[in-house]
Amino acid sequence: MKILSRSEELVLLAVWNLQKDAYGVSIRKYIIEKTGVNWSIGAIYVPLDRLTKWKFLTTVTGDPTPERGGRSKRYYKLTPEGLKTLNHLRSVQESMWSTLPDLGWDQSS
Amino acid sequence: MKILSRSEELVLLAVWNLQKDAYGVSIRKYIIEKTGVNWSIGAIYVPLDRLTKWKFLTTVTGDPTPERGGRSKRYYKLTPEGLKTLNHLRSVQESMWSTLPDLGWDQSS
DNA sequence: ATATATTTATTCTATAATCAGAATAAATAG
DNA sequence: CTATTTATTCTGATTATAGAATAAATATAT
Repeated sequence: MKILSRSEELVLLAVWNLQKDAYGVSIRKYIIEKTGVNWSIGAIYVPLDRLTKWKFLTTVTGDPTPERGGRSKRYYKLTPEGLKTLNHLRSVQESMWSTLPDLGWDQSS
Repeated sequence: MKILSRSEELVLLAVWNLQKDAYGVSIRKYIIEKTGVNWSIGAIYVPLDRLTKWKFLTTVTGDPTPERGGRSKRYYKLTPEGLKTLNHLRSVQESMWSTLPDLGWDQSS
């Protein structure tokens, strides 16, 4: 079974967590906030396309909204396959991470 | 702070878990076993070099061993920086994974 | 003994995949 | 009708991957 790349993992988790509001811009914003790292536009849309091609995501085009710049958005939703693949990744990660000593706090600077 | 790529994450975790026996071939074997996926030689050695360049790993060359093909190996060890970066990744992952429903078992086929 | 084969290990390189950000599109506001 | 805002698509440059080539050791055959 496929081991997701980092960007694929982050995109699927963002789609899951954003629920009904998951589209390109909101997904990117969510990932930047959660990771504290700037991800380029391409780093989000390219994996979105790939995950859709693989049937880990489905997509529907929303209606335009009556606000400045409110062009229609492409919304994404996880498929059962996508959820299954995420859970598989989790089980692999858990088996590899279990022996790492927890430093107890995040020492990022 | 850097978010590790998948191959970088797997390599660092393998080095941690293999302890004194962490060198190219054993690292690759460990990752293939744990993930159930074939990783090419390049997919291991390239991130090893990069992680060493970034000072997340240190390396020493061992002595040849008296067995067929027993040429000397390059052993790797995690630095405090490497461990810190791994723990940072863990904290980011935990905050994103916490809301995912656990399917309860790994359904990989 | 020494040349050839075999095994383990790493380095190298062409191809494939990913990323960064410019370009384009589609909406409303002025 | 021009400017501004939000959103997505596109493309050159960078990075990562697959696996061939090379290196360094011991084993084996003549």
